[in-house]
Amino acid sequence: MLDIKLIREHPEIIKKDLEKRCEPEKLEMLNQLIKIDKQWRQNLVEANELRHKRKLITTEVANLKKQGKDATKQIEEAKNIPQQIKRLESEVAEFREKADQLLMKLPNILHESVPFGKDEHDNVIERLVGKPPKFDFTPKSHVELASDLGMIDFERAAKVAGHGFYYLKGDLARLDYAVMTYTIDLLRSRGYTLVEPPLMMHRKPYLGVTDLEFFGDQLYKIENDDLYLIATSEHPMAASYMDEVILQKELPIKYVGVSPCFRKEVGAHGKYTKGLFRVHQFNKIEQFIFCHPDDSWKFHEELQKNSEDLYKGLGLHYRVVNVCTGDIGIIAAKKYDIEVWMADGTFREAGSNSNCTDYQARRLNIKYRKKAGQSPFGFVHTLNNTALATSRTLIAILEQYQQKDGSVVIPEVLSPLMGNLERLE
RNA sequence: GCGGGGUUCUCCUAGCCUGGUAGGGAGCAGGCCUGCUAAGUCUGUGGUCCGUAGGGCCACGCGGGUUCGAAUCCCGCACCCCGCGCCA
Repeated sequence: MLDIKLIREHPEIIKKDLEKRCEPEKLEMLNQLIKIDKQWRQNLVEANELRHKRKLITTEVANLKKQGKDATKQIEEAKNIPQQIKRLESEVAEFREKADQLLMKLPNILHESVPFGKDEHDNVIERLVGKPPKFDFTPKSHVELASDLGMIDFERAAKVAGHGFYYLKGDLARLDYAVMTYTIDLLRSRGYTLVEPPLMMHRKPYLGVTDLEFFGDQLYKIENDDLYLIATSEHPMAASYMDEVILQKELPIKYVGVSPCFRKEVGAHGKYTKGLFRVHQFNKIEQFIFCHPDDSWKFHEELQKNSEDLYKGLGLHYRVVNVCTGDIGIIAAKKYDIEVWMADGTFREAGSNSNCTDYQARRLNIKYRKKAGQSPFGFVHTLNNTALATSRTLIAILEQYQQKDGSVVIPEVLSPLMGNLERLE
């Protein structure tokens, strides 16, 4: 959420930023918001004047009664005020609701280093790390490899839960755990606290962490309860400090969250949906930081380094892209994606590193104070970065480490975590 | 799931039965005092709106209702504690 005061006082800053996003309807929303906000304030002043009037009369009534005098005249006079207030208040609430809706849809202000572009084709490649493996045979996809090894079963999962689910079996399931352990160990050694969060959340905190589009397209709702299955552990971690004021000396708070993630993936038609790439449920290790506003750009690079060190440790070929203005979404001020190389020669997204600056914190109302006992000083900054999404990492491992005979070599760093197993075969 | 208790401003707490300006303490910030520190003392402390000064409104878990007036009475919901039940 943007600072409404900034919008009032310097709408030109927001306008200039919105123009970069290639979404003219957002500019229209801004203009509408400015108009509605003004109406809201006018109505609010009127409503407050009425409430003030009521207060004066009721105080008079109270005083008269205290003195044992008759207050019938004053009570009669006050009798028609409540309905006037009610009418005005409902107007105020209406304007406020409309303004909030628009405010929640307006995106974060972009960092200057975000490249201009229309969609994901305009993302800028920052660097390419490692080399693609050389095969003297026709490489298989991870679906073929894992199916042939008897370690994955999409058919039975479809029977039981529908498309987009899978059974991981045997050593491939062990590999999933090894990837998680490897990731958690590395991040713990760098000062991140391991968190197992709730896997369901109420609607209100959910609206704070992400944008409304998520509700239709991604989130599973629990019937008859105000609960949604989480799409990533970022969400419960971010929401954990909702409506709180954090003491500055406790910052930064660094978490490594581990959880299954649930996504409906509505509207994924035409996207790459093969095998494990786009599924309704997968395990993911997520990095999350609450920090002082001055430190977020430093930590954005730290998070990036952590992720890249993880991929380098696994010996995987990947590239980093700086996500462009048209593809970045509304929450982040800047975003790096890591894309891993797959056996069909394509790089596909495996993780995403966002500095949300104060945008998410403002939505969630997470502030900090300089010293105990002092008033809140400002909003914290939040950052989140995939450490490793196991399903997509498994794809990369299977496809990049495959052998001519259909077996798969286990990356050196994972082998000790699987009883020194060297191959899936 | 059932029954009881609870949620008050940054923190702790009074007020609720019996409706009438939300009181006290701590912390923090500032002023006074002081050679300095401490003590003492005074003022301030959240959100929001109008604005030059200054003032208004809101905030007692959340949302409704009753009333001239609600922290207080009524209804619904969330969360916490205690007990009972069910359960891996």
